[in-house]
Amino acid sequence: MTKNSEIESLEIFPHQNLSRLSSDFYSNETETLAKKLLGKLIVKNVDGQTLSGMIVETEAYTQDDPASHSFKGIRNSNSMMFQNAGYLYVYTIYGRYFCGNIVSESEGVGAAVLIRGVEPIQGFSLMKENRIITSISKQLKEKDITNGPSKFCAAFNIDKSLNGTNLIESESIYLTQFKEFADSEIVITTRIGVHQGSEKLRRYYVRGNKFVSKQ
DNA sequence: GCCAAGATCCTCT
DNA sequence: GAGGATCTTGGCT
Repeated sequence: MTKNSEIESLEIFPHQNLSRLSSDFYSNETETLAKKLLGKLIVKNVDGQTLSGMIVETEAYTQDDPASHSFKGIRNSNSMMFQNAGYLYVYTIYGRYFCGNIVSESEGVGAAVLIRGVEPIQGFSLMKENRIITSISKQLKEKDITNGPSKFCAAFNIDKSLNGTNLIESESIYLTQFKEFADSEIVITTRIGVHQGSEKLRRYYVRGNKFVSKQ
């Protein structure tokens, strides 16, 4: 069995039986939430098809952090970060890509967790199709489908129209329990692509997982 | 209205 | 591993 067919065989994964994450889970302190999100399943229903993937890489952004969009206060573009925990915050980066975040903390506090890497579980072919449509490159390796924040958004067809989606109530996109990782399986390190606050250890990823953007 | 920066991705070497 | 592409957004005048 090839690696590709292993992934295709997961297309029938019964995600419906997994318990959905509640507001209690999202109201964890931001860095704790970033760590706890590893191993959770993100599910997206689109046109009768289901996409799902296990979160394997995250970064925490809080209001006291100069690298965070919320550092300079509330703006039109970042207002979603100041919502209650459990909302989806989507923003445009470098004019052409999107990044998806899960809002944390209470209303009025600008904090969120960026999803940087996801391991495809269900709907791999559709993810690949979505990536090819939005990418310049037409030859993508398996790991290149979701091993980066904007790659994940493209694969799951997440754009700014989903900014402000309530992940606790929405039927089209939500998170469920899936897998637990021991502390020894989780790597905590510095974030990628940030300049101010770059020394902070606020990036979390699953050791050895190939869908992590940078080991 | 203009300008510079940016939580990225992709190609080339 | 390094550098270019590309365009939205916010800050400033």
